[in-house]
Amino acid sequence: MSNPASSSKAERTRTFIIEKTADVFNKKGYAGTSLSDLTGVTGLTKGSIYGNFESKEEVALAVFDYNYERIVRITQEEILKADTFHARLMVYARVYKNMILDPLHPGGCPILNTAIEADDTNPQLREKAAKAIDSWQQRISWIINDGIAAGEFKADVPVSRVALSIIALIEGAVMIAKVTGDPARMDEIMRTVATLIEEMKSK
Amino acid sequence: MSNPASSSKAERTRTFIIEKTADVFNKKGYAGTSLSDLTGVTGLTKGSIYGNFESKEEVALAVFDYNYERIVRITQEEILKADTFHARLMVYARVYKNMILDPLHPGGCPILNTAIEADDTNPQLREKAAKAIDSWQQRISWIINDGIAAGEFKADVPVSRVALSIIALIEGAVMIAKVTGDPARMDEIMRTVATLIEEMKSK
DNA sequence: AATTAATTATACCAATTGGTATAATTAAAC
DNA sequence: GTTTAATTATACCAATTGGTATAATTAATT
Repeated sequence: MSNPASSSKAERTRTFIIEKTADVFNKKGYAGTSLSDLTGVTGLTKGSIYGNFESKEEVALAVFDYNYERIVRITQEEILKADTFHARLMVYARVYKNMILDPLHPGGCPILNTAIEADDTNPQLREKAAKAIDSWQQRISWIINDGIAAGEFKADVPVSRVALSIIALIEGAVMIAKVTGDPARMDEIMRTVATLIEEMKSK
Repeated sequence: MSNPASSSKAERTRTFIIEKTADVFNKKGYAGTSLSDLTGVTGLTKGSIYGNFESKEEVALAVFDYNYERIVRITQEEILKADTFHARLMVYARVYKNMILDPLHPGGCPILNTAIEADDTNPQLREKAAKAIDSWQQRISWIINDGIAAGEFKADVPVSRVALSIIALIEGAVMIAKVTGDPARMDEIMRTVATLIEEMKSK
């Protein structure tokens, strides 16, 4: 995060716009978010927004990066506190569960929202979401492989399958919990995540 | 399906509009689909569309029903052909995998698309998607319970958890496969579905 | 404090949006 | 085939859309 004292006014405004519009883009999606929405939540005018971004799409791309980096930061902080590889994997379950409960950051998972909206309609956003999935899969695989190397998990674990399944379970759970308004269903599905992890253990 | 010979012209046009617009709504979502899109894919004018539907929203609601009923019909047909409860559950994996590969019906899973878009923005569409999830969970639970009653599955299976986890895995897999453009990842995750089912068996 | 540069606001643009009223065409009834 | 009813097309509407050019204001430099 740049030091406010060393950044130009435009940089500060650009960051302000990204932070202020993050929630509305996450709730309404790209197509459903208008320039009026952006001017509304920032209190700035269109001239100011276009002085900092070339297009609405450029705002959305920057907002995706911001939302995604927020998730990565939180999960990394929690992972550093975990003392077993099992606990590290369960960080994802916890972080995503908290995400759907957090009134300060509404709209659910930005990766999921972006993937679903952009896969058929916006190549640049889709690319960002796909990279986020790839990166997530990679991070989970590393944790599992480190757990194998440390003897916590068995050597014959199908690493990619487990990593992908954890992501699918989490994102699927987010979708179900949000649309039904029933967070307990996410808890139930996270028990399956815990079971998947438990079954990797070498004991 | 009504007999064409017995339906009014308006009924036939209404059905025509629903069928012709199903794909564009599924790809672009509600907010991203305009009346111009609807007139474009039907070849009809706005006057004709508004003669059959009160609003764009009413078209979208009818289209959701149509897309959803299509999925239900296909899965029910396949389930009737299956000879074990295991095979019945794997029908869902197969039907959804085929859905993302089918060039004739693009855009992915309508339940997932609708759930993600509508959960924060459109209460009526959200309600339909939530009911579809509830219904799907119910159907899977019935299959599992019938499998328990028939002795194929163990009696202590956590039915709701398995049902929810299968749905989450499938929808998560659809999302991942579509955004990354890599259907093989869905195959990988469906192996976890198969394992979940295998682990229920009483042997 | 004065000057210059940067940034934001305002007014404007063409196009599109979802929707409506009426005209034109087609379907249905006789 | 004629008449009536139903359906679809056309022209229109106010509002909004994403974006641009210029004016006004603020920030940065001297």
